[in-house]
Amino acid sequence: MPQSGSELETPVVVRFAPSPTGYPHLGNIRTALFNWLFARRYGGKFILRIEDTDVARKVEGAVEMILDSLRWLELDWDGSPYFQSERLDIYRDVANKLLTEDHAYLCYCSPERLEAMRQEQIKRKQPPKYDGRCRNLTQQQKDQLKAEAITPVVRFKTPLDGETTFHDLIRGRVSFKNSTLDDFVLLKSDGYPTYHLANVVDDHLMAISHVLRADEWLSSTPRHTLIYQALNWQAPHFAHLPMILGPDRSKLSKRHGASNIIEYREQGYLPEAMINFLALLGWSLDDRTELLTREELVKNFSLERISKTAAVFNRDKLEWMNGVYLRQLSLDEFVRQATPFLDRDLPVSVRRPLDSDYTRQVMSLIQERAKTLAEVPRLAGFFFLDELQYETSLLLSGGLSSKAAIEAIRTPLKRLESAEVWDAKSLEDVLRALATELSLTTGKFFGLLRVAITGRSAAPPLFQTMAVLGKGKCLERLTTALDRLSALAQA
RNA sequence: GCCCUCAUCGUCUAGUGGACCAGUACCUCAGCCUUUCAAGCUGAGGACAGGGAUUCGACUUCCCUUGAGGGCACCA
Repeated sequence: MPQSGSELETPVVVRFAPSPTGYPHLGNIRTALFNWLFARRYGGKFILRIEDTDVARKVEGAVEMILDSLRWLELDWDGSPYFQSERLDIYRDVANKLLTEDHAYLCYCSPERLEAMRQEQIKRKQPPKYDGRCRNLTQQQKDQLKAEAITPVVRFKTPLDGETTFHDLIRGRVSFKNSTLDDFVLLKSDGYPTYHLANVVDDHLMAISHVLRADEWLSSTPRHTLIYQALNWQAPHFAHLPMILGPDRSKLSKRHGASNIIEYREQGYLPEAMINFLALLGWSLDDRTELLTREELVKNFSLERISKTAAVFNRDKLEWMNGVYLRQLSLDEFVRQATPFLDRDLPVSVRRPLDSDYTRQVMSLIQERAKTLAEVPRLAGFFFLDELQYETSLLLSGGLSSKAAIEAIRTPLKRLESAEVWDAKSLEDVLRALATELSLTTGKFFGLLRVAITGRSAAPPLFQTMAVLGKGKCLERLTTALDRLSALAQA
């Protein structure tokens, strides 16, 4: 079996085949990514195919959501997307061919009967499968049912015995006893094909060379293999990717917080970080490389290094990685990326548009401290607000008495009022000297000033912060702090 | 219930019979740096699910048990 690139005997053609039921989740996208990487690695094609054969579950706008997600991550597809709903005739023809060649039959069983049968089987602790009632109908019975005008479905005539074996590029040889399979539906009564039929037909017609899909499809692969065999078609190579599990080790779903990929964009994750992180869920380059660019990924991706074990999604690591990518950005790029988040999340009282020069200075202090873009407004808020919200007691958290604290603010306030230069260096000179003068440790003194200036005890470096904030605002905030302390002392 | 798959630190993983008393990253903790935070640096903690078999030698091969995940629709 060809597993590695250069000596592949057929051109690589892979596809991402989502069904339009909403935004793709992390697992879908990981599948898309691996397909994309594989195609790009071997100079093949990456086809996008929308599997919209379930009319009932179809979600309005979902196709656009899928395209939106792929575009965000720059997983570009080749050609225009296919829509299975536009190819109904093709599937019908194939179903008819199978019917004619006795690989399939018409089934008139009602959904109610099937459901009742299933319940009964489950109750009797038997595996639920179609009992094959319509498989051996006499011509007379067929005619009669036909006369009743019931629209039948087309079922595949699964061999009663023997086994179906296929080779999986990741798992190796996988085998199923045919007796554990049932006569599954190929064509539904609404004329739409089921996944099994449409998938096989399209993979064949589109000359898909490798099917890279999630592990949850492994058990439907024997059905697909059987269809290929019945049609006398060469099946593509299969590679079933390990699942991505939620922290509770179950299949990823809405329950696990953000599952829609686009929510990650809204939470301020960078596409390159997502790509890097997702690539490492089930694949690795070696025993130590964590950070890889898209290009490095393309250059090194291979099926051999895909693991067999399901991976638990680890948000902490994603955050860490996003922080790394955020810090790698040039300041201008960081500002460009962060601005929409500031616009979105800064309090409405903050005047828009933001001053770009000021924002840039602020961002230079924030960039290193943000793990996601969405937390930038929270980290930088005090730079933009007119009035700080904080508990006055926070000023005393360093252990100073209110009297001492008042003194420790009044003195620098006076000293700073006459300051002519207002940059980090001069501020540091002045304030350090003052700490000595007041015989306060720098920790206590600067800590107090930090709260007065920023309203919080953890913030970017004090002098730089003050320099960016500007003299007017700093003096104003020191004055406010003084007032608060005085009020507290009197109370 | 039946079928399939998987099984290394809490998590992502490296490891394809000896170079592994098991390496990396996230996480946690400690220290350094330091005006706080962050970043950075140093260090620590922490795993081969269990039992058989094969072998001079098993994380690595085979079997069983256990555990986990997935599937068993006129959904994909």
